[in-house]
Amino acid sequence: MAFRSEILIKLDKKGRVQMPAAFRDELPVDDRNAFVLYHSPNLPGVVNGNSRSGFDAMLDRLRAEVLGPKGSIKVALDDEAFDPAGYLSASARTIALEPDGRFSLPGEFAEAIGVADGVVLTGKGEKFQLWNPARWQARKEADRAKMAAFVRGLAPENSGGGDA
Amino acid sequence: MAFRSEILIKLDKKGRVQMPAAFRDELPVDDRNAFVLYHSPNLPGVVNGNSRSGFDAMLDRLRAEVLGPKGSIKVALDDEAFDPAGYLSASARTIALEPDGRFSLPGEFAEAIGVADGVVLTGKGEKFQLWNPARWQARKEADRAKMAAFVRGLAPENSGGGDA
DNA sequence: GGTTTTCCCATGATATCCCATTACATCCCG
DNA sequence: CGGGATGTAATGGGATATCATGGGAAAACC
Repeated sequence: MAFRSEILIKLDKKGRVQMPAAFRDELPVDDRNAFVLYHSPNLPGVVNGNSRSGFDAMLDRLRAEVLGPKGSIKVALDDEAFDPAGYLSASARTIALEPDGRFSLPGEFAEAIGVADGVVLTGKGEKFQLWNPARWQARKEADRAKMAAFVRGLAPENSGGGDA
Repeated sequence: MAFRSEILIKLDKKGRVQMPAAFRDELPVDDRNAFVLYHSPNLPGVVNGNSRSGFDAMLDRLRAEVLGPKGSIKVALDDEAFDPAGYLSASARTIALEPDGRFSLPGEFAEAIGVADGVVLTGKGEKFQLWNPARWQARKEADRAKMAAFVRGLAPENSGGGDA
C-alpha cells in the first residue's frame, strides 16, 4: 500500500471530489468504502488522508512511541495530559466513498485547504494529501531545489561517481 | 471502533442532545440503543462517553493492570481498599438513545460541563468527550501548540520541514 | 396535578443514490 | 494493423434519504 502520483481533481458545485483510481486501488480491499481525512498537525492549509487501517496504525505507533506498553491504561484515563493520538482523532473524520468513487469534502476541510474549483491530491507513500493547487505548485517548486541539494549532499567524499 | 471528529451540538430547551451520526456509527451494532457517560477522573468539567462494552472493557483492563490476575476476587470481597474501577462505575450512567438518535443529558453532567446552548462532542479514538464549547476551544488551541512541538521534537536531527 | 420524560411528526440543509455524458484507454476481431 | 467496440475514469445533475433541530402530544413519574 503506497500512494503515488499527483492529480488535480475538480470540485463540483455539490462539493464532491473524485478519489483518483490510483489511490482507490491502494485502499485495503476489505475496506474500500471509507477512508480518513485529518488536518495536518503542523502545516496549516494541508489535509492528510489515509485508509482507516493506515490511520489507526499510525496512532498505534504514535502511542507506542510516547508511552511504554504499560501506558495504554493511563492514556485511557488521563484527560488532563496532552494526548497526541487523541488530538489527531479529534481532527480526523471518517469519509464514506460513494459507489462511483467520489466523496463529499466536508466544509471544515474545504475551508482549511482554501479550495475554489479544484484540489490537488498528492501521494506521500504511506498517506496522501489534499492541497490548494496554487499552494501545492509553490511547495513543489521549493522542494525541487531542496531535493537537488539533498541528493548532491548524499555522498560528500565520492571520488568516482558519475552516471552512465 | 474509533471515535473521530469533533462537532458542536445544540441543546434544545428540553435538554436533549443529538448523538452525531459519526459517533452513533461507531457503537456496536448489537447495542446501539444505549451508551455510557462518566465524569472525567482527573479533569473537572469534562464528561467522557463510550459504548457499554467499551466502558466495561476499560474497567477490565484497569482492574487487570492495577491488581494482578488474582485481583478480581479480592475486589469482589475487599470493601476497604480503594477500587479505581468501582469509583468510575459510580460516576457513570447508562444513557438511552431515542430512536431518532438523541438523548437527554442528565442534569449532573450538564452542570459539570457548564452547558448553555450547546456542547462539543469530540472523538478521542477509544472514547469520546463532551466539552463546554468555549473551554474546548481553549484546550484545542493549547493542544495545537503542544502537537506542533511534539512533531518538531520527533526527529532530533531533522534538517527539512515536512509534516506528519 | 403538575412536572418530566418519551414518542411522534415536521422542516431545512446536507449528503447520498442513481443515471447520463464525455474523454481516453484498452480490447477484440477480422 | 486498423477501426469499431468495450471499459473505465472523471464530471454533471435530478431525485431521494439522512442529519440535526424544533415542537406537539401521549405516557410516566412523584
